[in-house]
Amino acid sequence: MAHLQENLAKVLVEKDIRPSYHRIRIYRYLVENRIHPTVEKIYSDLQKELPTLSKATIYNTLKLFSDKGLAKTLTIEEKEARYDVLEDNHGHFKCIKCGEIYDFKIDMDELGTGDLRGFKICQKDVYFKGICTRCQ
Amino acid sequence: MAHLQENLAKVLVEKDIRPSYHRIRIYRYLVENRIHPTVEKIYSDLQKELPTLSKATIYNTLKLFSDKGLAKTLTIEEKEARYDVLEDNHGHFKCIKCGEIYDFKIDMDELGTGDLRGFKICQKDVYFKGICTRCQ
DNA sequence: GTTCCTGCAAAAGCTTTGCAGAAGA
DNA sequence: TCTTCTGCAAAGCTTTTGCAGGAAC
Repeated sequence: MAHLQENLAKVLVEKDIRPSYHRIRIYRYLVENRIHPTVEKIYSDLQKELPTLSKATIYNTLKLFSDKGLAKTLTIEEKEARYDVLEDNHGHFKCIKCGEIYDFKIDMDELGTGDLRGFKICQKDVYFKGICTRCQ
Repeated sequence: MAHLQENLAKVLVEKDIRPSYHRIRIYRYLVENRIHPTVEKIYSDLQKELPTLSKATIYNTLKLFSDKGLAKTLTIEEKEARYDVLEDNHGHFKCIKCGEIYDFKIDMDELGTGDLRGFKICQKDVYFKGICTRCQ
């Protein structure tokens, strides 16, 4: 376990983020829970082990991760932001019945850039909405 | 002009939306201003001609349009919702410098649905972020 | 000692809702 | 008359910010 934390700390340092304990734990939570959690979810789950953790810290930390390119803010959900650790390109599918968000493989490079000549593209997101197999 | 309003009213009726004057005007605004406006923008622009218009009405109307499939809520922007009249598939590119949102052509059907077998897909969105030609 | 991190509380901003009056059928 | 629409104000939520104490370097 100590090992794990050290490895996570290394990743943070590589991204120019000082590896405080809370930051490591929040990052670890994202890595171990690939569920595109909301701030609320992260807060309620982590608070069991870190009773003093505050939401403001989570917001600040996620913003930091996002700025440093360690995590990504999903905007598929209109109300609350959701977070994702950065990884191989994949799309997000949101079930409009159960609200669950699924990852799916997609080759972003395959996406034609159409008439965007001269535009510098830094980030590509693909969001699908519909009904998942379980809800049909 | 009266003609235009009548045609717009017809579209509303087709979508099962009672064509009140304010609704027609808001719809007309969306059709004539393909700029993915925020509620704030719609409000400040329309208020010049409709001094009594309230933001609550705009919110309610856009929600109604969205439910009835007449308009779409874009979630590329984290802070405020933006709106778009429904149209041929196109992607949205947001410039991270100037904040402008551009449409670009993209063939959504070309998008592989990867490992989403059994999922019913109702809506596809493609969001790119980067720097537009003007800002480079 | 200086900088950075954290928690708390307050503030800010977007969106929704309740209600009463007005408009429309 | 009855239903629907609208404006106002208040409430609800998510997110940000100011500040002070504490930790890390």
